[in-house]
Amino acid sequence: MKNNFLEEMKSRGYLSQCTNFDKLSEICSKKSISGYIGFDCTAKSLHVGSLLQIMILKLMQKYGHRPIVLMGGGTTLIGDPSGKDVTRKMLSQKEIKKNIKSIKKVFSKILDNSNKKTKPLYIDNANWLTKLNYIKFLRDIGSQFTINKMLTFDSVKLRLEREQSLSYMEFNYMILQAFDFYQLFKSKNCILQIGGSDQWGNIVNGVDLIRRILQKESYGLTSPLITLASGAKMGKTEKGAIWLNENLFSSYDYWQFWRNTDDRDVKKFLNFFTQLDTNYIDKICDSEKNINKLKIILANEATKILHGNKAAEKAEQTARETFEGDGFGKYLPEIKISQNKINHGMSLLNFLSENRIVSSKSEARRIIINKGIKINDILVSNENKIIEIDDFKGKILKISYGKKKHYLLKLI
RNA sequence: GGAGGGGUACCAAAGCGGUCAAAUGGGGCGGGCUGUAAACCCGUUGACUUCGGUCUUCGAAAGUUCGAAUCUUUCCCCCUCCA
Repeated sequence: MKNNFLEEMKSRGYLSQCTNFDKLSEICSKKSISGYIGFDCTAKSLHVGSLLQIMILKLMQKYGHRPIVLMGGGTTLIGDPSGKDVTRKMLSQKEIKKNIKSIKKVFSKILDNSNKKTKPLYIDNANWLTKLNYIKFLRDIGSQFTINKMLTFDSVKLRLEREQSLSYMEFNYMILQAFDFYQLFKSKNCILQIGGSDQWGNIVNGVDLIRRILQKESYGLTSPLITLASGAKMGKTEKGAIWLNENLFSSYDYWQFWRNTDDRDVKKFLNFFTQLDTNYIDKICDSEKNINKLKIILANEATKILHGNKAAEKAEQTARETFEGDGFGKYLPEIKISQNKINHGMSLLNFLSENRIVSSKSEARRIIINKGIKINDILVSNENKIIEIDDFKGKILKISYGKKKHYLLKLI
């Protein structure tokens, strides 16, 4: 029974809980199933925190199953209270629609869309949630839930225990999610819901609902919450979130993100975020003494999956040139600047803040005083430095902010 | 509905008439050490500045005062207890 979807889930460490592992495993090895993961549409892009979920969908495809990407266009209107202290601001339907469009791009890059059998299905739960009839819903679905039980769920319990308010709207979230599963089960024969471990309660609710109404068995499984060695939350480092959409976070930065992984997390991440064979990962982690080589493998493999081979290669090459040589990587982020502007004398302070390398002129000033800015690898000591034509080498000038952020100014 | 407690910067939390752009801790950022890691150490953390200062900020608005995060009034929000 090796070589099935659930076995690899397990060996990669993707598996936390399952409602009925043995049974599901049996089904998976016999036939192709459909399974879904719901995604929140609060932002224009998903960030690495959701990447594990996407990897799981990809893994389903590898074993001939069909992933369903459920866009929470409807549930995002409500907001999931799980793991949140405070009610989020409400988004308009229009914003959510825009977010969905943008988020989809990432899926189409990571998932395989060519194989007809495993081609992902994209479904927006706004399709049914926004059309619900309140009274009918209460009678058909609401009657299946008891408040007594709902109050015992962590998402609700924690809020109440911490004496934070939970609106009636949010309280309904779990019922809606259960209803989603029911809908997909009925209409798409989707027998599996996957989610992060914080979704366990919501998932079980769906399984229960399906059993109650349809007397059919469905399955749920969760992936573990990723814990970083540093204790921080995955996906929120340095300058905010590590977005998956390229327009928000470049492939070079993405590569750098993985390259800068904590030593202690490297092996875990190789299993989580690359498609390398688990045995191979074990082998190289044992034999490779230079952990930085492993980080490069991680960065390459992870970047490949999202941005493709070329982008990964470019990023690696750029990193080499930037960090190991004394030149500069020719694919570093470019900022074009007109010759005219330089001729008039462009102050470094203005340049840094205008291009949002730093958030204000004061910050730019501070960072120069703190020895954080270099031009062509030479430390800038004068905070009122004017960038001149002589600073360019040919038509290029490299500006470095700290040790890791570099930009190329290109004269046009 | 009644009684009490509270809302301070990214977060937590002090301040309770001037010396407050606001202690302290965490986080962030920069530097040092290193391996583009961790740990540790140092600096920094409202904006603008001709570096003299100037402007905006302590839930919101109005007021008292030479002077308000600090006092008064009204409003909004949160929490606890009672009903």
